Amino acid sequence: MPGELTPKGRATRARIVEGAAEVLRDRGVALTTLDDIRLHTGTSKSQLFHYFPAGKDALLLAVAQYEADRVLDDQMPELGCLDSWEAWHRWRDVVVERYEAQGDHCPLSTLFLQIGRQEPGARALVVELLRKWQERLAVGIRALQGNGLLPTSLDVDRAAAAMLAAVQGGVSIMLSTGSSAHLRAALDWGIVQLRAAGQFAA
Amino acid sequence: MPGELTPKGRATRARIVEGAAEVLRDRGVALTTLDDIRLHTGTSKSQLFHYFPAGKDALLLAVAQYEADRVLDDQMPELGCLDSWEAWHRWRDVVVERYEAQGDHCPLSTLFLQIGRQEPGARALVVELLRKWQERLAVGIRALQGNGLLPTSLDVDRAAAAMLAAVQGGVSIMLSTGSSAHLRAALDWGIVQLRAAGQFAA
DNA sequence: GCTAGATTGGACCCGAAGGTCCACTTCTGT
DNA sequence: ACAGAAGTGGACCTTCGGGTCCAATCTAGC
Repeated sequence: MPGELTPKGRATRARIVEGAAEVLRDRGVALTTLDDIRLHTGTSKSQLFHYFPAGKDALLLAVAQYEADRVLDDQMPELGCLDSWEAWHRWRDVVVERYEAQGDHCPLSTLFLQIGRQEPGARALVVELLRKWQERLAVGIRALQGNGLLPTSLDVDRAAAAMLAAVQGGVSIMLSTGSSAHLRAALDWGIVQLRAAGQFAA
Repeated sequence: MPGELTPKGRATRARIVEGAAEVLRDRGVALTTLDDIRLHTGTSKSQLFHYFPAGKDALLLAVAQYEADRVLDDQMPELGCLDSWEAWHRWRDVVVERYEAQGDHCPLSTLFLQIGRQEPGARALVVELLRKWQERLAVGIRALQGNGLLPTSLDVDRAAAAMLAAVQGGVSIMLSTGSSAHLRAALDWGIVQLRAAGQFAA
């Protein structure tokens, strides 16, 4: 239960979430049972329900939160300072690398399609993640404007939204086809076009 | 069984696939059982297995094929003739409208995340759909080039890939958040940038 | 060390859902 | 008309997996 956790309890709970995340990553939500998680985390059924009395969906939601937190962290040094074209290209490389390493398993997309509709918190979680992500991109674009690399007339939020959609689309296609070509193309195109917009208007 | 179907048998099979598609669209893959499909199509268990001896996954795959065929058909008059900027904007409107009407249920994405990994044919199916889609976009871009609206120096395949990723990303975000804002932004941005590229190079 | 509460182990329950079977009906060809 | 195959209905089986329960053990404060 929440609030009354001893250090030991907290450690066990964390072990469950992290272990469950691992299992879910390589087996997929649809094929993962509580027994798999139990085995992989070295716990028992009662512990799973002790820490997640609401059941499996609540556990999946906790894992989703855990994974969502990692998404931005994984891009973090680069995503945090997009104030030059070189920085944008570095960021692109990090994103491509991260998703290529992850292969065709996006823990979040599968998690959400499983619990998204039922658990009310799930949608809020992903909305928040996307909002933060887009905000970071917008900050980066404004930084470019500040450095005189882009005209101030540019619609920043629209551009950031488009860039976010490009990333998501690239990832989505990668999950379906196994190839990162579209992710690369979308990011390159997005950045190149942003640059062109700068040169065109300047 | 394949090959030896009477007209009646073919009709029943079609009824099953179409009915199953309807159920899957509004209930989601995860929550749809064979019994739901049986009820909604007015059939019996034995018929389901008579026409899909391999079981549920095979049926889902058939539904996926059925849905995949509809995706391009639904955009069809517009997607087929993208030879002017007006045509591109009309196409954008159709895409946005189609997905807004569909709401937050993408039959394909859920289907693939369910059966994608197990059924070998599923991935090939979506790859083929994406390939056709991108090819249509490339044809449209080449038509613009042919009409002198875009420079021939433009990398058509890359641009088409980026545009496809934009659509997919917009749809993907729409499924997660329920808002079509990103889909609109991504499409508008893509087209506007394409136009700008034309003006810039011209 | 003793008691209360947190933690853990694992046996058990039960409903749901995919899949099987067989009897019955309807169609097709000769 | 009749034989055989295609098509249909629905009862039944089996497995699997989420969830429950209770007894045993550990930890912390007094």
